[in-house]
Amino acid sequence: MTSYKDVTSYKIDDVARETGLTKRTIRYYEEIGLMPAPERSEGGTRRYTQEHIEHLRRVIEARDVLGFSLQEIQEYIVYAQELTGHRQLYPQIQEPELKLAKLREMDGALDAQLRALQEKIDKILSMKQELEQFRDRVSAGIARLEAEHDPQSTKNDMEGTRK
Amino acid sequence: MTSYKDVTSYKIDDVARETGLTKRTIRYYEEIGLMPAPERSEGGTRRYTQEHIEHLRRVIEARDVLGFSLQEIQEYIVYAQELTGHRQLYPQIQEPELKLAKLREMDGALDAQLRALQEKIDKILSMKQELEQFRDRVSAGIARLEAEHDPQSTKNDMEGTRK
DNA sequence: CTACATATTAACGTTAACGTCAACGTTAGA
DNA sequence: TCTAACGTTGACGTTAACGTTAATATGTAG
Repeated sequence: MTSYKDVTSYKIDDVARETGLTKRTIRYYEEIGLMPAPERSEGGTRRYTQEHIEHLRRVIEARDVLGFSLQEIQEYIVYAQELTGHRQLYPQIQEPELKLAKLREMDGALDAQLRALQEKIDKILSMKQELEQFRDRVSAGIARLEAEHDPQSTKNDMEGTRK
Repeated sequence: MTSYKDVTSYKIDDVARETGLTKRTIRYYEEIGLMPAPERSEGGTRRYTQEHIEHLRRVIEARDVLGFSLQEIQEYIVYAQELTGHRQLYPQIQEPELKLAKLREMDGALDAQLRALQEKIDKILSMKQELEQFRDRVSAGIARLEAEHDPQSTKNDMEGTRK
């Protein structure tokens, strides 16, 4: 399909700039298995690909947006690797039986993850509604104070309060 | 024992059971100002109210669902206290000018919080959609393998999966 | 080839968010 | 009143998630 392998490689400083992570953090994420280890140059310098960057972006999102611990992301990492292209949908499993079992396992795990995500969304929505109601009360308080203090200046839809 | 007043109080162990936090964590949250300090008995034992429990529940939600650090929750805590009833909407400020300024400040902060929440919701939704697409690919793989392995199965929803 | 910026590993340091233990005081039921 | 269960305050321990420093090797502009 693609004519040749994508040769564009990034040094760790480039990846740091692209992702906003520090070099230390990038190496750390590799160390604990949060990212596939990149190829090395002859001398041992890490050579990252675009896929590594995309992968890291997913990890960062899971960390920041979902608030997952790095341990929790480990369980999610399989899908992140699939999504980024670091793994094949079909691993090197030859027996269809095993392949099928593996896929079913993934399917179940994905369903669980999706339900958890939906639950999270629902909770955030309810928190948001609470905050909105509170903001409305604050707004009402502002409006009342404004009317009290400066009765004639506002675009009038307020009936005159006493005194 | 039972007083005529409806002022039910909880010991720290009760609060721990109600919230799922440990006693250590409850004291710690009070220590760093994440929760209003409760009244004490003559001997010094903490006496919590229902409001403390509700307050803690909000803190837990912010911690778990939003993934906030306890420091970040500190900034959100003002609203949590309002919502739980630990504070008055109008503090003891007498000057209407100051009161108004304070309310406007809260209004602005609330708007910012709400926008941040919406942004978070959007990001989670997009992550969810990605995962859903991936799950669909896995499901398709399962269906194909099942058909290969079990060709006479009565399931027939094979549409144009093949191109 | 030289110089110098950047890379590597190894090791120890740091902060948040609690856990755990000790020594001691309080509460409540028999 | 006694006592076992529960509470209190230090104070030190622990783990995750990196930061920092040092000693050394590698990459590259001139």
